[in-house]
Amino acid sequence: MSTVTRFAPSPTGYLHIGGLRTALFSWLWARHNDGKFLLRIEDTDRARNSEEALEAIIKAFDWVGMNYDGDVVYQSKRFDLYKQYIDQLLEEGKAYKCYMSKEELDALREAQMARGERPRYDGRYRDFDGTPPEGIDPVIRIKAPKEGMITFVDGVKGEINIAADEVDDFIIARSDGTPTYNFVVAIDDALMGLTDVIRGDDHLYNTPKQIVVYNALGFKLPKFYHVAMINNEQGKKLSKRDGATDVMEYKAMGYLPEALLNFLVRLGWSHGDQEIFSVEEMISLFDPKDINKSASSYSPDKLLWLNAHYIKNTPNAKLAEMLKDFGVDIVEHDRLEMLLDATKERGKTLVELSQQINLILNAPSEYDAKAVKKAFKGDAKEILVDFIAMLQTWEKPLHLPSDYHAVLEALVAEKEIGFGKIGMPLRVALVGALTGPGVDEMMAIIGVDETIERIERAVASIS
RNA sequence: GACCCUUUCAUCUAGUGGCCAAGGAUGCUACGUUUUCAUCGUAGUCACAGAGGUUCAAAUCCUCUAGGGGUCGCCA
Repeated sequence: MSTVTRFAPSPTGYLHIGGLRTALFSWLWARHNDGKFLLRIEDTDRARNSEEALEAIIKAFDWVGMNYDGDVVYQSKRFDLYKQYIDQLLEEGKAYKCYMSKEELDALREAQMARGERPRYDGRYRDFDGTPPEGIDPVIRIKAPKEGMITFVDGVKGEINIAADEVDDFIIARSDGTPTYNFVVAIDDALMGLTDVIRGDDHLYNTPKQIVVYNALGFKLPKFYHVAMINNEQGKKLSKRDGATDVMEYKAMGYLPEALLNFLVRLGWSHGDQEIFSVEEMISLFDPKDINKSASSYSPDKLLWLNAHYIKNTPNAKLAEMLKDFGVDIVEHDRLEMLLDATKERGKTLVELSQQINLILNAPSEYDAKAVKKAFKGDAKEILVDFIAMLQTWEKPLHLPSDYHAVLEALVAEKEIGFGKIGMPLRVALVGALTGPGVDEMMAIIGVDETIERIERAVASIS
């Protein structure tokens, strides 16, 4: 039987980073087994902006290169189907109508809490055959086993045992007739042919409830894998306060999708000591048995490191294309290769990379004060003037960094000075700061005319 | 409060009774390379939550304690 996994978000408007990880695990496992990865929208409560939410999810999937099989399933469009199963259970006596009011329910819960018990429905209408109270639309409850254990083997956590009396006769249909989450999830997972359900471990307690449904309907159980949560650096639940939780924010911050995937796949999963995984490797190596039991903390340092790694290893043409989104269009630049080779090791994100590029491409509008103090002193002005003269009278072609290097060498030889004497002021003249790529490279990128212009401007600024 | 899950360096993790005086990666600190910065290289830093057992031998098995997380809805 081929593997079928799914991602089943409720429509919240954007794809959460933790959601992406469980989706990734499911997707990898499906692809690993040449199976199917399905998408379902859990919108039973109301058809709240489901289309919009789906769009956001697909957008994020597209960005990271994930895809799903078949049609998207909307639970809100399957109410008739669920209704049939509710009727079936009612007929078979496996479910029943409960006429308890919300007020009564609240009172019951309160009393149980006061006694130090876990709040649950007491089953008072389970075997009710009297006259139902007037004026109350009943809910439908399923008959959960009253004794024994509900046991299942979780692929991540191992055997899970929950006493049956911890699971009450929960509601499968509201008083308005609409079905509830745990009921429809079990039905859909079964009907959609799920073999492996990989989800967050906040669903761990839902699993016994869903098993009750599976059993009542005679469905075969899939394998369950409950993946521990991603916490923030303080070990608390990840929230918007902790920075980006929306996957698409990572795109805006200049992260590469392969870096984000690589980061997420290593959060709660490992393959020996390996850190770098291409998507192909993830697919071939992923196995849910290697998923970690414990929660992990989100720490951005490693993501940054991975991003730097992937930027360094991305072809320049592709980088140039991506940089368009960051206000840098160098696709047509005739020194594209040189420019990116010089800068890609200096930017950990596309945002930083674009800044690096702008620094070279645009003449400095101001000079860093500290740099000026350090570089524009002594005979710096004179040396720069001499350098201009040399560039202007240089007879060999000036194209490659090595060509410019030859000029510099000639200068330091003639003047009997160290490289730093010309290097520092030249660097400040070119980009206004004391950091950045080699001056040879920068001059080759901007060309001799622009180089001379920038130096002249610097010379003029030195009093 | 009840129930469930969980606990190896600051962080992500390797580890399934002897190969572990615990390995890798990130971070951090040095040093080297570089005319600068970055990259890169080398080295250093740092952990088995605690207490009892079982065993010739425990990070690994058992018990308890403590910490963290989750769940207790006519939400999903």
